[in-house]
Amino acid sequence: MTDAPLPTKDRLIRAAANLFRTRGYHGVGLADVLAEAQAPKGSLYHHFPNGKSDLAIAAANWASDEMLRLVATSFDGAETFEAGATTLCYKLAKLFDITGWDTCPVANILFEGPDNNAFRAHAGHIYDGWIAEVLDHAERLGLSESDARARAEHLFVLIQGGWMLARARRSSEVLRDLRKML
Amino acid sequence: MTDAPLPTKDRLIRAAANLFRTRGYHGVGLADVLAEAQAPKGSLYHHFPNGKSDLAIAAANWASDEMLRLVATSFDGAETFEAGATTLCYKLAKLFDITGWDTCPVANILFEGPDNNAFRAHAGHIYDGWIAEVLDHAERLGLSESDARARAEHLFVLIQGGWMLARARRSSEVLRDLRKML
DNA sequence: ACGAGACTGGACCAATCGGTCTATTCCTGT
DNA sequence: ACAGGAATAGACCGATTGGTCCAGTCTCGT
Repeated sequence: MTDAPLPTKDRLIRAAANLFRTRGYHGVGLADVLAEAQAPKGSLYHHFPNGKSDLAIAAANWASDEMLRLVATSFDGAETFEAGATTLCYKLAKLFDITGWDTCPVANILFEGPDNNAFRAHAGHIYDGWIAEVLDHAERLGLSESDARARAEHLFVLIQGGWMLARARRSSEVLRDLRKML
Repeated sequence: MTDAPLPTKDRLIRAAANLFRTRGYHGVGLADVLAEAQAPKGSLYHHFPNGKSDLAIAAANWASDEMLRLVATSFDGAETFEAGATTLCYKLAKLFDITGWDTCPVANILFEGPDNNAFRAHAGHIYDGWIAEVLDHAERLGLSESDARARAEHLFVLIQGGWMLARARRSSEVLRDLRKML
């Protein structure tokens, strides 16, 4: 919230991530990003020579790191896979309420970018990173490798689909109920 | 495929639905739609006085009707809820392969529109329509009302999340494997 | 045969898009 | 003190955006 001390590059990334999340890649103009980040156009093209697409990748990566942190904190103190997954769902529900019914930023940024194939491949990378993180925790909690993978993918699918329904309904209830589907 | 005999309004709707699905609401210009539909701009604003947003709603509705038909044909001959759900997943996987890894059109159209609240509410309507359709079939196949609702929502969440992961991975495998998560 | 509304066709518009460019300021090592 | 790269600042550009407008054409009922 205290954006002032942040360096320009970080301000640009956060502003871009926030705007892309709510309005999508094409729905956000550079002018919007620059206004929110309080930065001039020259700075943007200094830090991101390829302009908007570079910025989008950076924003997606930043959002992905945030998500990875959320997964880690959810599973770190968990005794079982179910407990960790439930905590994660509740944390996401809270996040959903705070951010005002937005999307998974990665999806909104990377699924409609200019170079569709490269963007989509990157989205695949990021998602597999999330799944891998959950998978690690699942194995640590005693699940077999194949079982852990299945559970991790299952959780990912539930969260993505649940988030979408929650957004349409503008209510985080679905996310809290995801644990019943585990 | 044989667009020629279709009236202009329908050509516009289909072209819009196809383009929005792949590139999102803001990612598609009216020029693109008009070129694909082979219609002049005057016709668009005759049939859709409010322009792009009207067209988007119509395209989303059309896509929704197609989805409802797919659900109906999947469950019509099914003996059990699981059988119908599995058939639906397989049909969606095939559709996914045919259309080239696109999105749920409704999501891509309605989640980033100009008047965000109205668009989102409409998306909620459409999704609840899908769930209601599945719910009807579930009850017909002997499930209790509350059970049917839970199963229907569960299936919806799996499909939406699975579709997203399938898109990122550019493979319909996830969709075929959804039945294991039922 | 003719008049009216539905529909088509496309020229035209202001606004905005992403991106380029150069001038200037800031910061740091010496 | 000063050199020089990093970073900032914003004017400017051609292209494209969604939208307006009206002249022309087609298709009816009468």
